Amino acid sequence: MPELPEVETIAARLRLGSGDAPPLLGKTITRARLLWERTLVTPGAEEFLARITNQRFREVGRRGKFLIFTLSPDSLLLHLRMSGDIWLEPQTTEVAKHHRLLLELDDGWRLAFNDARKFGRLWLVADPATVLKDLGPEPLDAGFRPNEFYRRLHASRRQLKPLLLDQSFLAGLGNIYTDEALHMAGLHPCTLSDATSLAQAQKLWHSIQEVVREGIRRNGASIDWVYRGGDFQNHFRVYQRTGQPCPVCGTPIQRKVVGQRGTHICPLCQPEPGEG
DNA sequence: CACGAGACCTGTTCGC
DNA sequence: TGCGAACAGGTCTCGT
Repeated sequence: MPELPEVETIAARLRLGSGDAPPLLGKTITRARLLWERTLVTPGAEEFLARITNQRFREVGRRGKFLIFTLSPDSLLLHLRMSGDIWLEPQTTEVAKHHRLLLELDDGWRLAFNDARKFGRLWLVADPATVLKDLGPEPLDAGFRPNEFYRRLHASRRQLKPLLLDQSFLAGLGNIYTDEALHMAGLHPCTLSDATSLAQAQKLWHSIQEVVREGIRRNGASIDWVYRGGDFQNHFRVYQRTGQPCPVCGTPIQRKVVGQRGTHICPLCQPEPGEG
């Protein structure tokens, strides 16, 4: 489920509260329950449970696809991977099948991490930078500029799609937003990064900005049974639209595999590189 | 350095 | 209806 816009939406809802749930900020953890140990990267389970108890939520943030809970004095980092989600629920709620971590709070609510596929990962650390140090720039950061993007595209020779998915190149894009951005830019996912012109790189930069902003504005995308609350899935241009018409030219969207990921393109708007 | 295969997991959907 | 294959918003490690 979660790429940058989904994680941003989750962070905002936890921070501010949503529906019946109150804001998370200011609550203190009275008890932690780890239901699937492998979710935890560091420290060990015993130390984790002891150390997180009595810490207070001071901020909820995001970096790339990581959720960052600033506690006192530690930080809890969470990566939702493929099927993770996290929300507040009353402590009286029955523990759902795929809950992996419960953080009981001092006001009767609990923070519940739910993750069917068990790919999600947790870190409790003194310094978030130890986990986040290899991440590339934030797409919406004011310091992320088109010319620098062009320079870095040309610093390696890789297919655009796998490069955009590489979190050390750019933080936050996943399969949906990469396919959407490449389509908007009119670039084939197999185009070699150092073969892009300055104009193409600038167009791709703008497309990334636009797609990510639209995703956030629509509270992310809700697909399948995993994530609910977003609307962006109703506005996909190519993602999971195999056989349906391209919104630009009407040509049926094709699905292929690029870098071992399902990839959706318009064969007319995104011509194969090389022959052109 | 760049790429592909396999691993980690469970659930849903599709084809026969 | 049943059953296996394919597929899923991600990332890591290993071999070439």
